[in-house]
Amino acid sequence: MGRAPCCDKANVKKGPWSPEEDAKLKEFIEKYGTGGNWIALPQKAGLKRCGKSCRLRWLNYLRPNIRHGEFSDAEDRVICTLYANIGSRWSIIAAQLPGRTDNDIKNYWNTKLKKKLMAMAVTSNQRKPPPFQSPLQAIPSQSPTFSSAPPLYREFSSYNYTPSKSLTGLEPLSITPNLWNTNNGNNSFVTSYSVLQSPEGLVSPMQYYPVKDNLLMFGGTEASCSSSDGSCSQISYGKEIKQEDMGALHSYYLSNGLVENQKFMLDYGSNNEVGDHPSAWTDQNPNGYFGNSQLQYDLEQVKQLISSTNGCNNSFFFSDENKTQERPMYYH
DNA sequence: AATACTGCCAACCGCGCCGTT
DNA sequence: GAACGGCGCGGTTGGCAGTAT
Repeated sequence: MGRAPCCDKANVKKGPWSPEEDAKLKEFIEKYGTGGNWIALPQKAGLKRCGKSCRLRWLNYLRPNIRHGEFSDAEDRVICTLYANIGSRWSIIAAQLPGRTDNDIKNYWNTKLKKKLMAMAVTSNQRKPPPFQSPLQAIPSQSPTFSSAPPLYREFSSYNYTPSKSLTGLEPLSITPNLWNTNNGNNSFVTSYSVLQSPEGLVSPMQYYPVKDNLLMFGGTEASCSSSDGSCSQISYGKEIKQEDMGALHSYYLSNGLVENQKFMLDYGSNNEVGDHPSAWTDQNPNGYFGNSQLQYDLEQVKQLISSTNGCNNSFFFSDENKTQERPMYYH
């Protein structure tokens, strides 16, 4: 049975909002609130709009303290950090940036930030990146030297990995620090890692950071998402990773100058308590272990991550002279 | 000056989740 | 437990504006 439409499509106005409609909606909500019912709101407010449209207009444009326009470098860092950890969970990312909407961040990422990072990845590949400056670390050229090689690394190493299907030149990273190290001001650095390859040796159909010509690529064509709601994270196929293995991995990255110190966090991506739905993952992963790890990502870690970016003194991001200026947008 | 191309972003759409009945 | 209704999310689209040819 199909879902009933949320409103009478024939009798609702679509398209850009006029200043008059904005005023009506704003006035009504400021006076009466939403009443917890967006569907009924437009009629009460005298608007020929779908409730969802009203909600969107309010949340993305009319509600107080909305900020449009230029994103600061700090905001860039937060967005990149979180994107690297949790993927395109724009609402969660937006929650960490007061005044920003998920839509704004999504647009900003898709149109500017992603390109900016890719350009920087190219730049950082041309000259050997000093530690703690680039969020996109190059694959270390030498083999890891674990005292006891972690099974995870052996099994998932991308160095000897041969994809079982064509990847159009894009190769997955198996394990990589997925964000630059951030200094939280207390001289403790936070680095997280992602496992980016399935236990079956298949490339994750989810988002991962492919490598092409030794460059980490953001948003490559292989970064398609097969989850039903499109919410991707780095890890589609999980594998249990023991604490001691993580320790070894951390030591490895430490010895290769890829992480600074003290805190090591493994990002299991999705399958967490912030709105994902494990059943969808399970369907896609009949063989692999998934979730239920004590190392699952949770919101507290994100918060910690965010706070750790404050006072970050790395100079990876530069000013973007093309940043957009705030401008009201009305149509008629 | 006209046209084509590109970037940008507000708005739409479909779907999953969740609370209620 | 099933059906329903509403909310929220993320992906996509449409169209304006700016730039290039």
